[in-house]
Amino acid sequence: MPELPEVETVMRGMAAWLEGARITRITLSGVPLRRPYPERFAERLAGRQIMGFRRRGKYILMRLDDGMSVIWHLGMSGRVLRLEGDSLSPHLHFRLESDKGALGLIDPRRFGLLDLTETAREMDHPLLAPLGPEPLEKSFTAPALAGALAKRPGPLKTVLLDQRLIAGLGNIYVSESLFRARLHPARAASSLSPAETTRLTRAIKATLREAIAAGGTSLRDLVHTDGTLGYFQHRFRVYGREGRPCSACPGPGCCPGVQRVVQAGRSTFFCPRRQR
DNA sequence: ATACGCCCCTGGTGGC
DNA sequence: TGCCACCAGGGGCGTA
Repeated sequence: MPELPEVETVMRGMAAWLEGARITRITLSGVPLRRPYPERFAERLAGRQIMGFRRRGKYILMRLDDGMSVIWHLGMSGRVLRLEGDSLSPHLHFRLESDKGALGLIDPRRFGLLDLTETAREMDHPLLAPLGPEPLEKSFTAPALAGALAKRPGPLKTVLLDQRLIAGLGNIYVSESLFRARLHPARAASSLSPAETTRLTRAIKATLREAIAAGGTSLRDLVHTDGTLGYFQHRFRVYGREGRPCSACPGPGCCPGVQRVVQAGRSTFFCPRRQR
């Protein structure tokens, strides 16, 4: 599920619902996620009030009233859902009950994580400190991106997945952004002209904004805390569309269709005619 | 410092 | 129907 637009969507859903809520009880499944929970995690959260939410890259930060923040990462298959009654999923690993209702983290593959950190030093946390700029902030400009890409001889696709360069892009949105920027995924990141870097910067921002407006992407999973679906998957131009005509082509026979290649072990989708 | 393979884990899908 | 290989939106770690 979770690249930047999905995490943003989940975070907004949690914020609209749980800001100001008082945590009454925490229940853990006992099975660890990617890393063990912090010491006495459940006890430290019980009784706390939830003050606010923010997002950094693919992380959600939930600020509490005692100077601590809970760090959420959804991994590959993590979902955050409003729980009704005693709903038991075999993959419900974290259950938060509050005076505004109950919420659960469901994560079959357990690549997600939860951690606790001091709010004042959130950004110094070892998981957050290395993150690159937020692509939707004004400070994320073409010159800034050019500076980051200049040092990287690797292929664009792989380099853009590095969270230290830009925080929040994943496999879907890199393919979609490169299509939009008309850049070939195998191009050396350091080879872009200033005009191409400008195209790429705009493409990344536009792609992410559109996806957030669509409520993110729902492939196999629900995205929203209320159980509704994002619909950006219907707007994919290349992702998962191998062999189908490229959406920018005027008609049949214009291009050989969307191709799939594997880079650094992960699928990349692109149109070989449009992207150079 | 960087780049790559491998690992973590479960579930869905399609071929035989 | 069963079995199996392969694939999946994440990242970390060890090794060159």
